[in-house]
Amino acid sequence: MRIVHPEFVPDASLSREDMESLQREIAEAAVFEDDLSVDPAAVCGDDAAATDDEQTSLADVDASGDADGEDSEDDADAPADSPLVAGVDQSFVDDHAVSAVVLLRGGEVVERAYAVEPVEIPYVPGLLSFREGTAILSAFDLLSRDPDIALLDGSGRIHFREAGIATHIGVTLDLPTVGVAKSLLCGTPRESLDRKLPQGARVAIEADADVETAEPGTHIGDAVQTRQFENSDRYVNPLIVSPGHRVSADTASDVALACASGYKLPEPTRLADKYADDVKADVRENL
DNA sequence: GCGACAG
DNA sequence: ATCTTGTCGC
Repeated sequence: MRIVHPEFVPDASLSREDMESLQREIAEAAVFEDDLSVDPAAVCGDDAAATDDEQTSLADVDASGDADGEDSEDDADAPADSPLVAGVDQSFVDDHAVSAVVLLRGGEVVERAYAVEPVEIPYVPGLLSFREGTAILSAFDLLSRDPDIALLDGSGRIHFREAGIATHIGVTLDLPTVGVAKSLLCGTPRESLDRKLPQGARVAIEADADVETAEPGTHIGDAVQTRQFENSDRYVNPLIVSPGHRVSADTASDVALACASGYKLPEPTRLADKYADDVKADVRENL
Protein backbone atom coordinates (compact mmCIF):
# COMPACT_ATOMS: atom_id res chain seq x y z
CA MET A 1 0.00 0.00 0.00
CA ARG A 2 0.98 3.60 -0.48
CA ILE A 3 3.03 5.61 1.98
CA VAL A 4 1.09 8.75 2.84
CA HIS A 5 3.75 10.42 4.96
CA PRO A 6 7.26 9.86 3.52
CA GLU A 7 8.69 12.23 6.11
CA PHE A 8 7.83 9.70 8.81
CA VAL A 9 9.37 6.64 7.18
CA PRO A 10 11.67 5.11 9.80
CA ASP A 11 15.32 5.89 9.06
CA ALA A 12 17.78 3.76 11.04
CA SER A 13 20.64 6.12 10.19
CA LEU A 14 19.22 8.93 12.28
CA SER A 15 20.81 9.81 15.60
CA ARG A 16 18.96 8.68 18.67
CA GLU A 17 18.09 12.28 19.32
CA ASP A 18 16.56 12.73 15.85
CA MET A 19 14.64 9.49 16.19
CA GLU A 20 13.07 10.76 19.36
CA SER A 21 12.12 14.12 17.90
CA LEU A 22 10.60 12.36 14.89
CA GLN A 23 8.52 10.29 17.30
CA ARG A 24 7.20 13.44 18.91
CA GLU A 25 6.09 14.67 15.48
CA ILE A 26 4.47 11.32 14.75
CA ALA A 27 2.62 11.41 18.06
CA GLU A 28 1.21 14.80 17.20
CA ALA A 29 0.06 13.59 13.80
CA ALA A 30 -1.47 10.48 15.35
CA VAL A 31 -5.19 10.27 15.99
CA PHE A 32 -6.07 8.38 19.16
CA GLU A 33 -9.80 8.33 18.53
CA ASP A 34 -12.00 6.33 16.22
CA ASP A 35 -11.72 7.12 12.54
CA LEU A 36 -12.43 3.70 11.10
CA SER A 37 -14.28 2.61 8.01
CA VAL A 38 -15.43 -0.56 9.71
CA ASP A 39 -17.38 -1.83 12.67
CA PRO A 40 -14.93 -3.02 15.35
CA ALA A 41 -17.35 -5.73 16.38
CA ALA A 42 -17.36 -7.27 12.89
CA VAL A 43 -13.61 -7.14 12.45
CA CYS A 44 -12.88 -10.81 12.81
CA GLY A 45 -15.67 -12.55 11.00
CA ASP A 46 -18.69 -14.17 12.58
CA ASP A 47 -20.49 -12.13 15.18
CA ALA A 48 -24.04 -10.91 15.40
CA ALA A 49 -24.10 -10.74 11.63
CA ALA A 50 -22.90 -14.32 11.57
CA THR A 51 -22.63 -15.45 8.00
CA ASP A 52 -22.48 -19.06 6.95
CA ASP A 53 -19.63 -21.13 5.57
CA GLU A 54 -16.54 -21.67 7.64
CA GLN A 55 -13.37 -23.41 6.62
CA THR A 56 -10.12 -23.15 8.42
CA SER A 57 -7.89 -22.85 5.39
CA LEU A 58 -4.88 -25.08 5.65
CA ALA A 59 -3.86 -26.26 2.21
CA ASP A 60 -5.11 -23.30 0.26
CA VAL A 61 -2.27 -20.99 1.12
CA ASP A 62 0.99 -21.45 -0.72
CA ALA A 63 4.32 -19.78 -0.70
CA SER A 64 6.46 -17.63 -2.91
CA GLY A 65 8.69 -14.71 -2.34
CA ASP A 66 12.40 -14.15 -2.11
CA ALA A 67 14.48 -11.28 -0.87
CA ASP A 68 11.04 -9.76 -0.94
CA GLY A 69 8.60 -12.61 -0.96
CA GLU A 70 4.97 -12.28 -1.83
CA ASP A 71 2.08 -14.48 -2.62
CA SER A 72 -1.55 -13.69 -2.96
CA GLU A 73 -4.51 -16.02 -2.86
CA ASP A 74 -7.85 -14.75 -4.02
CA ASP A 75 -10.03 -17.72 -3.20
CA ALA A 76 -11.43 -17.74 0.32
CA ASP A 77 -14.83 -16.14 0.12
CA ALA A 78 -15.98 -14.65 3.40
CA PRO A 79 -18.60 -11.93 3.50
CA ALA A 80 -17.21 -9.76 0.72
CA ASP A 81 -18.30 -6.77 2.73
CA SER A 82 -16.58 -7.70 5.99
CA PRO A 83 -13.43 -5.71 6.74
CA LEU A 84 -9.94 -6.65 5.62
CA VAL A 85 -7.85 -7.12 8.75
CA ALA A 86 -4.07 -7.35 8.69
CA GLY A 87 -1.86 -9.09 11.22
CA VAL A 88 1.84 -8.14 11.29
CA ASP A 89 4.81 -9.72 13.03
CA GLN A 90 8.56 -10.10 12.60
CA SER A 91 11.12 -12.85 13.01
CA PHE A 92 14.88 -12.69 12.48
CA VAL A 93 17.43 -14.64 10.49
CA ASP A 94 21.03 -13.67 11.10
CA ASP A 95 21.18 -9.93 10.53
CA HIS A 96 17.91 -9.73 8.68
CA ALA A 97 14.39 -8.93 9.78
CA VAL A 98 11.53 -10.86 8.22
CA SER A 99 8.24 -8.98 8.33
CA ALA A 100 5.13 -11.04 7.65
CA VAL A 101 1.68 -9.65 6.92
CA VAL A 102 -1.44 -11.78 6.81
CA LEU A 103 -4.74 -10.43 5.49
CA LEU A 104 -7.97 -11.85 6.88
CA ARG A 105 -11.57 -11.33 5.84
CA GLY A 106 -14.28 -12.90 7.93
CA GLY A 107 -11.69 -15.04 9.68
CA GLU A 108 -10.29 -16.41 6.42
CA VAL A 109 -6.75 -15.75 5.16
CA VAL A 110 -7.07 -14.07 1.77
CA GLU A 111 -3.52 -12.90 1.22
CA ARG A 112 -0.04 -13.03 2.71
CA ALA A 113 3.23 -11.29 2.04
CA TYR A 114 6.60 -11.05 3.65
CA ALA A 115 9.70 -8.95 3.14
CA VAL A 116 13.28 -9.37 4.28
CA GLU A 117 15.45 -6.40 5.11
CA PRO A 118 18.84 -6.15 6.79
CA VAL A 119 18.75 -4.99 10.40
CA GLU A 120 20.67 -1.76 10.80
CA ILE A 121 20.53 -1.05 14.49
CA PRO A 122 20.25 -3.01 17.74
CA TYR A 123 17.09 -3.24 19.78
CA VAL A 124 16.64 -0.21 21.98
CA PRO A 125 13.51 0.08 24.14
CA GLY A 126 11.49 2.93 22.73
CA LEU A 127 13.07 2.84 19.27
CA LEU A 128 11.78 -0.50 18.02
CA SER A 129 10.16 0.90 14.88
CA PHE A 130 13.52 2.13 13.60
CA ARG A 131 14.83 -1.42 13.76
CA GLU A 132 11.84 -3.25 12.26
CA GLY A 133 9.97 -0.53 10.39
CA THR A 134 11.72 -0.84 7.04
CA ALA A 135 10.85 -4.52 6.71
CA ILE A 136 7.25 -3.85 7.72
CA LEU A 137 6.76 -1.14 5.12
CA SER A 138 8.35 -3.35 2.46
CA ALA A 139 5.90 -6.13 3.29
CA PHE A 140 2.93 -3.75 3.13
CA ASP A 141 4.14 -2.59 -0.26
CA LEU A 142 3.72 -6.11 -1.61
CA LEU A 143 0.03 -6.37 -0.73
CA SER A 144 -2.38 -6.28 -3.66
CA ARG A 145 -4.96 -4.38 -1.63
CA ASP A 146 -5.22 -2.09 1.36
CA PRO A 147 -6.41 -3.46 4.69
CA ASP A 148 -9.07 -1.61 6.67
CA ILE A 149 -7.14 -2.03 9.90
CA ALA A 150 -3.93 -3.69 11.06
CA LEU A 151 -2.80 -5.29 14.31
CA LEU A 152 0.93 -5.10 14.95
CA ASP A 153 3.12 -6.76 17.53
CA GLY A 154 4.36 -4.15 19.97
CA SER A 155 3.05 -0.98 21.52
CA GLY A 156 1.19 1.91 20.01
CA ARG A 157 0.34 4.79 22.29
CA ILE A 158 1.79 2.99 25.32
CA HIS A 159 5.19 4.45 24.64
CA PHE A 160 7.50 7.08 26.17
CA ARG A 161 6.58 9.54 23.44
CA GLU A 162 3.25 7.96 22.45
CA ALA A 163 4.79 6.74 19.21
CA GLY A 164 5.33 3.01 19.45
CA ILE A 165 5.73 0.83 16.39
CA ALA A 166 1.98 0.51 15.77
CA THR A 167 1.61 4.28 15.82
CA HIS A 168 4.67 4.86 13.65
CA ILE A 169 3.48 2.49 10.94
CA GLY A 170 -0.15 3.59 11.21
CA VAL A 171 0.64 7.28 10.80
CA THR A 172 3.13 6.69 7.98
CA LEU A 173 0.54 4.72 6.01
CA ASP A 174 -2.41 6.65 7.46
CA LEU A 175 -3.89 3.27 8.31
CA PRO A 176 -5.94 2.44 11.41
CA THR A 177 -3.67 0.32 13.63
CA VAL A 178 -3.70 -1.43 16.99
CA GLY A 179 -0.63 -2.29 19.02
CA VAL A 180 -0.58 -5.74 20.65
CA ALA A 181 2.29 -6.34 23.08
CA LYS A 182 3.03 -9.19 25.46
CA SER A 183 4.47 -6.99 28.16
CA LEU A 184 4.13 -3.46 29.44
CA LEU A 185 6.68 -0.93 28.19
CA CYS A 186 5.57 1.97 30.38
CA GLY A 187 2.49 3.45 31.99
CA THR A 188 0.63 2.35 35.12
CA PRO A 189 -2.20 -0.21 35.37
CA ARG A 190 -5.20 1.09 37.36
CA GLU A 191 -5.38 -2.27 39.10
CA SER A 192 -2.75 -4.85 39.85
CA LEU A 193 -1.99 -7.21 36.99
CA ASP A 194 -0.47 -9.72 39.38
CA ARG A 195 -3.71 -11.56 39.84
CA LYS A 196 -5.80 -13.86 37.72
CA LEU A 197 -8.11 -11.82 35.52
CA PRO A 198 -11.16 -13.43 33.92
CA GLN A 199 -11.44 -13.97 30.18
CA GLY A 200 -12.48 -10.73 28.49
CA ALA A 201 -11.34 -8.51 31.35
CA ARG A 202 -9.50 -5.29 30.68
CA VAL A 203 -7.52 -3.06 33.03
CA ALA A 204 -6.83 0.49 31.91
CA ILE A 205 -3.23 1.60 31.58
CA GLU A 206 -2.70 5.26 32.25
CA ALA A 207 0.14 7.59 31.44
CA ASP A 208 2.58 8.30 34.25
CA ALA A 209 5.77 10.31 34.43
CA ASP A 210 7.45 7.94 31.96
CA VAL A 211 5.09 9.00 29.21
CA GLU A 212 6.59 12.41 28.64
CA THR A 213 4.13 13.59 26.00
CA ALA A 214 0.87 12.90 27.83
CA GLU A 215 -0.80 14.31 30.89
CA PRO A 216 -0.50 11.82 33.76
CA GLY A 217 -3.67 9.78 34.07
CA THR A 218 -4.44 9.71 30.37
CA HIS A 219 -5.94 6.39 29.27
CA ILE A 220 -3.30 5.16 26.81
CA GLY A 221 -4.26 1.51 26.51
CA ASP A 222 -5.39 -1.62 28.33
CA ALA A 223 -4.19 -4.91 29.72
CA VAL A 224 -6.59 -7.32 27.96
CA GLN A 225 -7.33 -10.89 28.95
CA THR A 226 -7.90 -12.54 25.58
CA ARG A 227 -7.54 -15.98 27.09
CA GLN A 228 -7.59 -17.56 30.54
CA PHE A 229 -7.49 -20.99 32.15
CA GLU A 230 -10.77 -21.89 33.77
CA ASN A 231 -10.12 -24.83 36.05
CA SER A 232 -6.59 -24.25 37.11
CA ASP A 233 -4.48 -22.49 39.68
CA ARG A 234 -2.23 -21.16 36.95
CA TYR A 235 -3.08 -18.17 34.84
CA VAL A 236 -2.28 -16.48 31.57
CA ASN A 237 -0.79 -13.00 31.64
CA PRO A 238 -2.87 -10.35 29.89
CA LEU A 239 -1.96 -8.83 26.55
CA ILE A 240 -1.10 -5.13 26.46
CA VAL A 241 -3.22 -3.40 23.83
CA SER A 242 -2.99 0.22 22.78
CA PRO A 243 -4.14 2.52 19.97
CA GLY A 244 -1.79 2.80 17.04
CA HIS A 245 -3.57 5.33 14.86
CA ARG A 246 -7.18 6.31 14.20
CA VAL A 247 -8.57 4.11 16.98
CA SER A 248 -9.45 4.87 20.60
CA ALA A 249 -8.14 2.84 23.50
CA ASP A 250 -11.54 1.21 24.00
CA THR A 251 -11.88 0.31 20.33
CA ALA A 252 -8.34 -1.07 20.22
CA SER A 253 -9.27 -3.48 23.02
CA ASP A 254 -12.62 -4.26 21.39
CA VAL A 255 -10.79 -5.27 18.22
CA ALA A 256 -8.27 -7.42 20.07
CA LEU A 257 -11.02 -9.25 21.94
CA ALA A 258 -13.15 -9.61 18.81
CA CYS A 259 -10.20 -11.33 17.13
CA ALA A 260 -9.52 -13.65 20.06
CA SER A 261 -9.93 -17.26 19.01
CA GLY A 262 -8.96 -19.38 21.95
CA TYR A 263 -5.35 -18.31 21.99
CA LYS A 264 -3.57 -15.55 23.82
CA LEU A 265 -2.79 -13.69 20.61
CA PRO A 266 -5.57 -12.31 18.39
CA GLU A 267 -5.91 -14.40 15.21
CA PRO A 268 -4.34 -11.85 12.82
CA THR A 269 -1.21 -11.45 14.92
CA ARG A 270 -1.07 -15.14 15.76
CA LEU A 271 -1.13 -16.13 12.10
CA ALA A 272 1.43 -13.49 11.17
CA ASP A 273 3.66 -14.77 13.95
CA LYS A 274 3.44 -18.30 12.61
CA TYR A 275 3.96 -17.18 9.02
CA ALA A 276 7.02 -15.14 9.97
CA ASP A 277 8.41 -18.20 11.71
CA ASP A 278 7.62 -20.64 8.90
CA VAL A 279 9.20 -18.39 6.33
CA LYS A 280 12.50 -18.30 8.19
CA ALA A 281 13.58 -21.65 6.76
CA ASP A 282 13.25 -20.52 3.16
CA VAL A 283 14.81 -17.20 3.92
CA ARG A 284 17.96 -18.77 5.43
CA GLU A 285 18.88 -20.22 2.05
CA ASN A 286 18.31 -17.19 -0.13
CA LEU A 287 20.96 -15.44 1.91
C1' DG B 1 24.99 7.21 40.15
C1' DC B 2 20.53 4.19 40.13
C1' DG B 3 16.59 2.69 37.82
C1' DA B 4 14.57 0.67 33.55
C1' DC B 5 12.00 -0.41 29.22
C1' DA B 6 7.87 -3.48 23.32
C1' DG B 7 10.73 -6.95 20.09
C1' DA C 1 13.62 -11.44 19.06
C1' DT C 2 16.57 -16.07 19.61
C1' DC C 3 18.55 -20.41 21.92
C1' DT C 4 16.00 -25.02 24.06
C1' DT C 5 14.03 -29.49 28.00
C1' DG C 6 10.72 -30.42 30.55
C1' DT C 7 6.12 -29.79 32.45
C1' DC C 8 1.27 -28.59 33.05
C1' DG C 9 -3.41 -28.69 31.44
C1' DC C 10 -7.39 -29.52 28.39
